Amino acid sequence: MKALHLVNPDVSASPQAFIKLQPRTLVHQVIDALVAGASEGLILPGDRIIEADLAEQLGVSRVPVREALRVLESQGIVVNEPYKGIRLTPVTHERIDQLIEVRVALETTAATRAIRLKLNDGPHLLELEGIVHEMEAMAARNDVFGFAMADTTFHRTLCSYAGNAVLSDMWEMLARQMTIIFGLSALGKPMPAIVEEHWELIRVFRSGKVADMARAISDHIDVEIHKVDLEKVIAERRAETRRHAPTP
Amino acid sequence: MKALHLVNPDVSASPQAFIKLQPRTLVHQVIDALVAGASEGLILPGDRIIEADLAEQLGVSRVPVREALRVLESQGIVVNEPYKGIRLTPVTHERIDQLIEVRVALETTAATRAIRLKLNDGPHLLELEGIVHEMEAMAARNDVFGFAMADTTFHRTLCSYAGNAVLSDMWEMLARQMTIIFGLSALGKPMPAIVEEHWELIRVFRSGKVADMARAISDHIDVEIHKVDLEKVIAERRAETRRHAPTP
DNA sequence: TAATTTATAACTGTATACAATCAACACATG
DNA sequence: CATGTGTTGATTGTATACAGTTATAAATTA
Repeated sequence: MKALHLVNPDVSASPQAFIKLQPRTLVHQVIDALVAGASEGLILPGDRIIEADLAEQLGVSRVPVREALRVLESQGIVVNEPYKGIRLTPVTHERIDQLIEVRVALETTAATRAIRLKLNDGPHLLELEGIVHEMEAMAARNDVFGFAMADTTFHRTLCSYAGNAVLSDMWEMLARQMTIIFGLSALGKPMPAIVEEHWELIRVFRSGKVADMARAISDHIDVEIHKVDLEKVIAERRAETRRHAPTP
Repeated sequence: MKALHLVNPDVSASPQAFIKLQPRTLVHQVIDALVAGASEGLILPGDRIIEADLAEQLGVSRVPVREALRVLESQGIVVNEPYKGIRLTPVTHERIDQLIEVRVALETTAATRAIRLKLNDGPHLLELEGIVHEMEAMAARNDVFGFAMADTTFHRTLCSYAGNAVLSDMWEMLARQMTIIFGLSALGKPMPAIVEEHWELIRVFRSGKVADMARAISDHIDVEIHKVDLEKVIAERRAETRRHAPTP
């Protein structure tokens, strides 16, 4: 059975690693481990997270764990009641709607900015198309995990064209939360349809019509996620990995 | 000379305080103290923040200080290089532009949602008008601090009408950063002009024309802040309170 | 049995102590 | 004089220990 674990960046992998990968502290590793674990369904929304247990599982002391949890709290990934405990933020339809609304706003802003910067040109379109091809490949081999990853990459890439670090950071926050909620697999739509929507996004992006772009993004994200039955998804994922105490 | 300090909520103030104000942990108090200190110019962008010193100033141990700094780091308020130190995020014109772009996007989204929810009606307009009257009162007595506070309240209130907690949280993050950058005083425009722009915002909001709203907000925030000379502002504020070591 | 009290365990919040890393300076060396 | 090198001090990262709070459950009483 898989379990939470740290992932130290394997420096030896690149023998001449002059790339100065910033020394990641334990805190960041804990954050990644938690997000990864949540994405895999090892922890589910509403589940309690106990500092000491987590620290032991990861083989670190409570201090970096606490700091990681504080960061995640400030990002809305976990909720904390003093002296009562920390748990993965419970999911409601209301919250999902809110996440989507903000995410659409950010992506629309990013795309609009990119168009204004004339970045809807050859190289960038090529990059986006490459990602969609990746999605198609994943769909062909029925790799839902890889498919979801590529999907996320597409939107992240589009956002990056705005060249706005603040926007990208916030987008990451939202994307993480949605990843945790839906895992990296369960989407409410067949993969071919999602692929087609991305081709449509690229077409609109190339056309440079800002208004159309706004609507296309909104439709896409809404449709992609909106019709999922929350309780069912979570129940299923809990069934898959019944290892954590249910919410009281 | 003023200095950083914690602000324990004065419970005795309301004799029958049944309002169960959540027990704020030291971490949150430290966060508030830091943001407040930065707003007052006690700490300026680029200044180094030393955990131990801060802990001593506030009379707490390093642990809550560290957790507070981690949270602020994840929000972009401070930057951290492992083993090298933490400093208040240095300000660049680029970053300010980015903050503004996202803030405009969020406020526009909020206003649009509010209009869709038919919340541009009597009671809400009255509330907004009340805030602008507050701004006028502050302008009359030349209270720049109070004026800036009321200004912030206006925009926060407008955002709250969307009923989107995710959006509001993110807006707070941005607002805090801008507050820290500009302090609670220095704006690049005379107060009467700012007041007038808010009346205009209310008029457009009442009209319910979404497209106009987007442009009005964009113009307003841009104009309000864009023409400030950054280096000058910071230099002035540093001169006022020359107590912290300059950036190396 | 139901309700209430009390004790106990589990967990979080905070403080202190130690280890790891970096920056700056003195000093030697060519 | 410039440059490299060890040494020291300061500061951050991590671990351990203790204090405070809450919840669970046993025990007592009606």
